[in-house]
Amino acid sequence: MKLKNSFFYTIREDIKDEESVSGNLLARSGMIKKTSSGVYSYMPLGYKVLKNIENIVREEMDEINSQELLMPSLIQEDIYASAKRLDSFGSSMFKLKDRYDKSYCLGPTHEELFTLTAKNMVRSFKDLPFSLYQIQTKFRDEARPRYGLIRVREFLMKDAYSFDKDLEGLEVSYNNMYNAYKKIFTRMGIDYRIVKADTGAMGGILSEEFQAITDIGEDTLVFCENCDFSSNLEVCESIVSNIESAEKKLDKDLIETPNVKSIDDVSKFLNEAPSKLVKSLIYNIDGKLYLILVKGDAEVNLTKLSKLMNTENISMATDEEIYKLNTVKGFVGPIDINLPIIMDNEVSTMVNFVVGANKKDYHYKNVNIDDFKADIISDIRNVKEGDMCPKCASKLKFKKGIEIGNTFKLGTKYSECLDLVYADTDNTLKPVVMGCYGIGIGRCLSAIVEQNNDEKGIIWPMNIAPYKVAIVIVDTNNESQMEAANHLYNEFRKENIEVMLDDRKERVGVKFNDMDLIGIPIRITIGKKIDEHICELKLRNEEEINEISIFDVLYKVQDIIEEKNI
RNA sequence: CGGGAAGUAGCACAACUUGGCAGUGCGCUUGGUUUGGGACCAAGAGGUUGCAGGUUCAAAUCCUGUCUUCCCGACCA
Repeated sequence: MKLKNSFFYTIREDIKDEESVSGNLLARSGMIKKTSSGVYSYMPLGYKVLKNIENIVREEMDEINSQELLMPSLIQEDIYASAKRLDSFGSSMFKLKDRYDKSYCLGPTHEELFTLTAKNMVRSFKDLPFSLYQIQTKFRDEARPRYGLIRVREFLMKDAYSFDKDLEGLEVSYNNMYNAYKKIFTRMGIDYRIVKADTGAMGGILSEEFQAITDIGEDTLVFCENCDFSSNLEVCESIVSNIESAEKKLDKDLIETPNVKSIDDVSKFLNEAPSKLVKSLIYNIDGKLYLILVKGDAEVNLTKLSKLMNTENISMATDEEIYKLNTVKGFVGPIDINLPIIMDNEVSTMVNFVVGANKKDYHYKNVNIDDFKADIISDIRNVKEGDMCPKCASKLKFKKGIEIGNTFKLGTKYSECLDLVYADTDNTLKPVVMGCYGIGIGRCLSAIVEQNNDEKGIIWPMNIAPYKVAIVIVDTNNESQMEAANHLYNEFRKENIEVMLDDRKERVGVKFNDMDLIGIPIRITIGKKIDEHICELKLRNEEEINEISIFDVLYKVQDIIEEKNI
C-alpha cells in the first residue's frame, strides 16, 4: 500500500474515552473507532490485523480437519428455550421482534444451532466424529463494556464444535482442539496460561480457559509456585490448613462495640487480626435467606456457593430483608439467629473467635463452633495468595489474565435437549457427545497490543502485523529516492511481502513516529545515501539502525521474516 | 442496576463560580522559509457549546428534563 492517496490517519494525543493501553493505542493508530459503547469499527489497518489473526486460526483449524461454515446472527429466540438458556443468558441477550411480532435475538453463542445443524447429517456411528467451526459476530448486551475491544457488545468469535459417539471420542477431539489452541496462541506471540474454569452458562463436564497474562485482566488466575497446578480463582479449591491449637474457652463474652461494624473496624477496635474474626453475611439464595460464615480475612466465592446450592439466583440480602430479621446490619452473627447457616470449612479450624451479637453495638468474643449449629459446612471461599496448593501443598500465587479462549467438554447436554442421536453398532439410539471451543478474535488483538507496546506505540509480532515492512522516503522531492523506493516496493510486492510505502509529503520525523505508532516490524529508510546504493534497516523492537546495500535489502528482509514467522 | 466524573471545532482542553462578540494548543487550507525523529513565520477555514424546554433585555454559563460516554462496583463465556 502506498500511503499517499490512501485512507490512513493517526492521532497524536491520547483519546479521552479509551483508558486502556490497547484501546488507546488501537484508536490512536487508526485501527479501530468506537461507534457506541462496546461497539467498534475496524478501520483498514485494523482490519488487516484482524484478518491475520483469523488466518492463523483458520490454518490451525484446517490442520485438525475442522470445517468452516457460517451461521446467521439473527436467530429465533425459542431455539434457546430448548436447552433452557433463555434464563441463563437473560438480560445479556439482544432481543428483537419481526413485523409479525415473532421473537428473535442476535445470537450470543451457537451451541443450539450447531447441534441442530449436525442433525442434518448424523444418522449412525459411522457419521462420527467430525468438527465444525465458524468465525462470526456474536452479540452480548454487556452491563459494562470496557477496556477497548476486551469487553464489548458486538464481537468476532471463532466457535468450534466437536461431535463424537462417546467420551473416549470426545477426549481425542478435545485434545486435538486443545493442541491447536496452543499452536494458535503461540503463533500470535501471546504470553498465555491455561487454567481450569467454571462451565457457567455453557454447562457440561469440564472447562479450561486460555488466558493472556496482563495486569488489566479481569480474571484472577491461581498458580502453584512449585507444580503445574493452575486454576481460575472462581473455581480454585481451598485447602484447610493452620488448624488453631489454642484451648477453647468455655464461655463466650458479650462485649460492647459502639458503632463498630465492618471487619476492619472490629479488628482495630479489639486489636485482633481479621483472621480472629468471623464474617457473617446474609444472602438471598433462590428467594430464601441464609447466613454465610467465612473467616474475617476471606472472601465468599459466589461460583462455589452457586454450585453448592444448585442455583444461579444468589444476591446479598437487601437492607429491607435484614430489617425484618432479629438482627442489626453490622452486628450480624450466627448465635441465636433464625436462619439456616452455611459455613466455610476454614471456620471449623478457628477457636475463640469474634462474631456479631445480632444486637446493635455488641459483638461476642471467645466464640467457638459449638456455640451455634452450621447446617452446611463446605468450601465457599476464595483462596488467597500464599494458601496451600491443592495438588502439592506448596504456596499459591496470583496473576491477572484476559480470557482469549475457552474449551468445554459439553457431554450430551445439548444433544439430549435437541435430540441429536445416532444409531450405535448395537442399533440403539445414543446422544452425540459434544465439545465446544471458543476464541475471542478481538480480544486476541487487544491482548497482543497489551503485551507488545512501548512509549512510542504498538510493536506487532511479525505474524500479526498489518504490513511486515514500511519503506520510508526521507525526501519525496528527491527523484532518486522516490525511484529507488518505488522500485524496492515493487520488488517486495512481487515476492508477496506485505509492504507499506510512506510516500507522504511529511517531515521524516512524522513518518518515523507514525510507523512506530502503528507498529510495523521492519522499517527501510531511503535517504541521502541512496546515490551510493545504501539504505537503512531498522526493526521496531530494536534500537539499532543498520546501513545496508539496496541490493541486499530484499534477501535480508526475507531472512528476518522467515526467522520471526512461527 | 448502584456510586462517581464528563459532554464546547477532527483531537486535547479553557471560558461556567460572578450571564454580556465562542477561545487556546495540536491537526487542516494557502503562501513563504525549512527539511534524517511529531519544524517556523504569516494569513485563513472550521461551532446549533450533546438534545429539549424554562428563567432573562441577553444563556456555553442559572433552572428542569433527557440522551451519550468514561471510571469504580454489581453482572458477565
